[in-house]
Amino acid sequence: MVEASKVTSMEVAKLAGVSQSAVSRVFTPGASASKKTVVKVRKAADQLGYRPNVLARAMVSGKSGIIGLVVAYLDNQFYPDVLEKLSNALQKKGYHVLVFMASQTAGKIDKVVEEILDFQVDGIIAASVALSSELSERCRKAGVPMVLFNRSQDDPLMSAVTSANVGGGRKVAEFLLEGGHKKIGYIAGWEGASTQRDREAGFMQGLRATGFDLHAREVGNFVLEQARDATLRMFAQDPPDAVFVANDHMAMAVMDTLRFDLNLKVPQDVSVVGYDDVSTAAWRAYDLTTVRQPANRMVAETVDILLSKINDASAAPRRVEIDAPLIVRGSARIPEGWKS
Amino acid sequence: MVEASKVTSMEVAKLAGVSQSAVSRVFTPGASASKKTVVKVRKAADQLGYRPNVLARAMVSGKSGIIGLVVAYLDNQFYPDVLEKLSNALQKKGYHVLVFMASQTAGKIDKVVEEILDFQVDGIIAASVALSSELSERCRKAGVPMVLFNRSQDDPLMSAVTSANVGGGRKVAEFLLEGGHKKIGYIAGWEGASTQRDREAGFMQGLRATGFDLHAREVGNFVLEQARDATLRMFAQDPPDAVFVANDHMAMAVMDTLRFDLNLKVPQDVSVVGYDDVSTAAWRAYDLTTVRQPANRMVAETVDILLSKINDASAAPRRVEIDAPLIVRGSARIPEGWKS
DNA sequence: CTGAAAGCGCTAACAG
DNA sequence: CTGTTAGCGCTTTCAG
Repeated sequence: MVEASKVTSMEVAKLAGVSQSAVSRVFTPGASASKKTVVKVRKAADQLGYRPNVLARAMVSGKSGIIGLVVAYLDNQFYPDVLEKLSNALQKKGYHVLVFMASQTAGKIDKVVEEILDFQVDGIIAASVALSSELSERCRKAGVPMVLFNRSQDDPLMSAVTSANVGGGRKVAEFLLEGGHKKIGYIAGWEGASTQRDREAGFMQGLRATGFDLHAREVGNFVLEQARDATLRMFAQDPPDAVFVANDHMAMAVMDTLRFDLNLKVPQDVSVVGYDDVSTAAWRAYDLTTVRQPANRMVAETVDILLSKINDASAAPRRVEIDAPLIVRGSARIPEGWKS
Repeated sequence: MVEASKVTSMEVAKLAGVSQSAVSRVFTPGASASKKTVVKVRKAADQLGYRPNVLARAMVSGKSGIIGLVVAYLDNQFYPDVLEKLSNALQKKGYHVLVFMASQTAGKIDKVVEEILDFQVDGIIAASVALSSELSERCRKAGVPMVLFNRSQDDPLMSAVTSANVGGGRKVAEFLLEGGHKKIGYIAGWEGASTQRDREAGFMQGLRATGFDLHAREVGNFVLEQARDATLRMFAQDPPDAVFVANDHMAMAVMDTLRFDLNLKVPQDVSVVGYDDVSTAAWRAYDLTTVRQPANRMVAETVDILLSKINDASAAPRRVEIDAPLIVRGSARIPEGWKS
């Protein structure tokens, strides 16, 4: 195999004694070429180490095979996990992921999406970020489908995949109430996030359905240090006997604070419940009771929606909610006779 | 602003009453255009919502602005952290990261790199994977610079950035010996990884320098479950009084196993030391003594090497080792009068 | 400084 | 089935 830097289809054509378009056909999935040509071309291509230039193909075909992924932070284990699964699923379908880190700042995100569009991506996945309506309008105009991951927006034209956050929140309330807890606290995530709002809404519904109300509430913004401060504030006086934390990432910081700053035992003194079921939640140092966001199914749905929209621009937007089961572990008192 | 799907420079040119090349010049960094044209073009472009097509630019200029990143797994927190930092640093320089997940399987990685090359990337960063020498040769021929991240190879032509793994391993040995430990075990990572080999080599050097030898050795392959099994095997009889684990990811599983399966106290019964200093290592449930791989500096070096090679193909390959400090926390007995 | 013209490497009609 | 012919949208000589 004699390699050369950047071999073109033209060179392969010459060596194979065929036209350049014949070479193209051999390398284009749905094209027709006689067995003879295929053999000749393949041989010449191997000899020269030829591989089609994806960018050139993208120019003319209008399909780049690139999916833009906007993601805000990777410190919450849920996201790397999702990124890995997304990338694998997309790779399997012949797509690749171009990553764009975006700070939560609204303006920045719009800039980032513009940049993504510059790459003629075939689609966009926005994980854990919200977009301005002009922006989504712009994508629609540009003919680039987009789906929101783990975030939903009012815009009915925008596809979105989430877990059933409201239902999940409600389950936590029921579980805690059933466990006989009387003073229940909530540590909120960033209030701009739909996940935060929905989880809290469901939780409150569940509480109130039984005539209860929140004993205490603090905001942790999905940030570790802030979760710690929130916990300290919440337990400064009249401490709750249970805390629901808006996500696992914070919940683990809350547990550390409870145990090491406040010398409290979990779950004997306080029950703690999180949300996400990230891999670390199952680690025995935490053994966190939580609501599982089924990352596999969420990813599968996301990819499915995106690809159908790519393959058929007229496909209707879909908003999918994946059922989110409560995973009972040891960080919260388990109600007697709790249904498995 | 009247938007249309995919506005071309030609359309902007018409609206502005200039030639298409004039438009191109206005949007090309190092090009010359009179103030007048710039104003006219900018106005027309804004009006139409025009943005240059990065792919078309890439075709003719040969620079895609894309950096291919190969990464094997994202469950070890070290990598998401690095990915985020890399992406941010590169974004700041006008580049974007195209992610390729690769299984550790050697053959697969070669395939993946071929795919990357298809995108005419400006450079490749291979994190935590090893490449065949033909492959690196191929990249060189293709004129695509590559740098290895957190992995080194014998090939002197290959740039690589690592932490000082040998030195780090030695520090751990000295620390443990100084702490009076007599039976010291080692839980190895995947033996194909240079990090694993170097850390162990340094560790053994340190041990032997004081006339000691390993009390026990098991392999965890950087995998959680295997680390647990390794621990169980190691402690089945004649348990060590200290264990050095090849990375934090496994070390935390080891701690869980020690505490919850074997009912051992850390550090009273066993000292545990890890490597990486991932963010979770500082969580108080683990409070893991470890060797820090300074991700920031490693990323900065990686970007620096890659960009200089992109901007000057004749730049010599560089192999950088970042000093790796021991971070003393509570998971291992601290020697009396330990410096700092 | 500016427009015209020539491609970058490839796919997609179009005749044959 | 095959070669020829147009471009995809842009940058870059090259005259002027």
